[in-house]
Amino acid sequence: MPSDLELIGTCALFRGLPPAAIAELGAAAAVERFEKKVLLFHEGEPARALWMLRAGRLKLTKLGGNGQEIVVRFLIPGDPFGAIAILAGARYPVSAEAVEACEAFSWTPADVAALVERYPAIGMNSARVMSERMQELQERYRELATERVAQRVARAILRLARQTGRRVEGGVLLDLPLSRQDLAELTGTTLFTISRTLSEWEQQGLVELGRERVLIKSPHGLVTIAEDLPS
Amino acid sequence: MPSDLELIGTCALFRGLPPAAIAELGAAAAVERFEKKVLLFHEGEPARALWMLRAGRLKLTKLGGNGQEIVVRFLIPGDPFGAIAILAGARYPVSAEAVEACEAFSWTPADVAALVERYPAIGMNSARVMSERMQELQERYRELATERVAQRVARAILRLARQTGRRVEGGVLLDLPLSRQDLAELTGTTLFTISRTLSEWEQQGLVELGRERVLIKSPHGLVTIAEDLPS
DNA sequence: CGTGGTCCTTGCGCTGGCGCAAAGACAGTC
DNA sequence: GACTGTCTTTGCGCCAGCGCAAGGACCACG
Repeated sequence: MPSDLELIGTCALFRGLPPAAIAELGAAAAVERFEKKVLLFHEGEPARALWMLRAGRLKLTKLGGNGQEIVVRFLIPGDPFGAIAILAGARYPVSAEAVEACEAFSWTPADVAALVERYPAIGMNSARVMSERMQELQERYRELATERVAQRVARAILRLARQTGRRVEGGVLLDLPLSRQDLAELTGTTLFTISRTLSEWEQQGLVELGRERVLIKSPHGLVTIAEDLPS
Repeated sequence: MPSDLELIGTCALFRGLPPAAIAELGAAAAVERFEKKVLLFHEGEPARALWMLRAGRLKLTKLGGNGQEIVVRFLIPGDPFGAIAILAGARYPVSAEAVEACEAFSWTPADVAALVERYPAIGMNSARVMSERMQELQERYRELATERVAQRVARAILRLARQTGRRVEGGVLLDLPLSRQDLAELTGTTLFTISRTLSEWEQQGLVELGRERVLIKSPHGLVTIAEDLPS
């Protein structure tokens, strides 16, 4: 369990800053706790803060006109969020919802502005973090446009494994409460199709399923599907 | 026709920098010319340069395993490109192709590093540009995941109108050579479906079509489709 | 002004995956 | 330990949009 200053000093957004900056960031940060299913903020709301996840898991979601929701991504401790609103718009372009009990740091826009002024390396760090997320989203956009559902689902699960996977006996467990609905909203399909796809994979011994739970028994098998290789 | 320094000094990436910085950027920039259909660089290639479009139109594309291509976005003069490769990876995540004769500035990674060092505001500008593009891509991702083809195509055309639209008698012309195939790759559908959809809209008098040419006669009609409103 | 290349249209058949309905499996609570 | 709400599974019917084939239109170039 890293200390708060350690987490702040090593996360992608604030890495490489002088100790004085880290200390200032720690001093300016507010810490809040959120229970499962609570919305930290929602899409369209004016940006109150720049956030960083301290503990737990949350998801960023986006709403469509018809009421359909999509999951933009899941976050793990150390991930910044709400940054786009602070940088580019005055409003959050996504909602943030705790998928389990969470704790998050927050900084007011004024504090952020002052810190960026004093430590301009934060600007470059932000650009780098954005670039990485952009690269991932471009890739997912391509997948959504050109690949079949099974392929996209396999990729999504492998990506989650890289992000939150935990080795346990029998395989790699996705270490977050992940409903079929969530997975559908992450991959641009429906609850039903996800259920059918996963059930089939369970038959074949690739995964083991539970309520809001996926354990990967054969990462290699999923790669085969993700890359559309002959089995 | 703005001068080179004017274009560099007012583009989103370098806006607000001191005149000395603009002058340095101008001095360090190489200018190259590319004919229609020429690739400036392609996906996966190590990043040779940070680019900015000086004149013409180009598109950023991404290739799928099966050979299918998608269009990430079209660029107009003043738009930076290749930035993600410089910031986050060593390689370009997309290809850049001239859709008509183009001219582009380029800066070597070493020059970019030196300039960022000297003028740290560039870092924040990059972050802001990234944020804006990220916001757009998140929105398009949601559309692709939740909306029907016609709706997405209408949105894409309206977005292009905002970006490159030129008032002419009879409506707003999309001022770039835009094939049905391009539009398909931009919206995640096929050439055929695009052709059918546009033909129908032409029947209804919403647009006027030509070879690689779309003229919007009724923006309002397209909005109705994009937002799925009752007509 | 004819020829070849590229881009566009339209008809037809097919299917992946959606949508709904109904029922089953858990987990937490009192 | 029964109850209640949430999450998941599975069967069935259907259709938006894909894939292909064939033909037409337009442009550039010799």
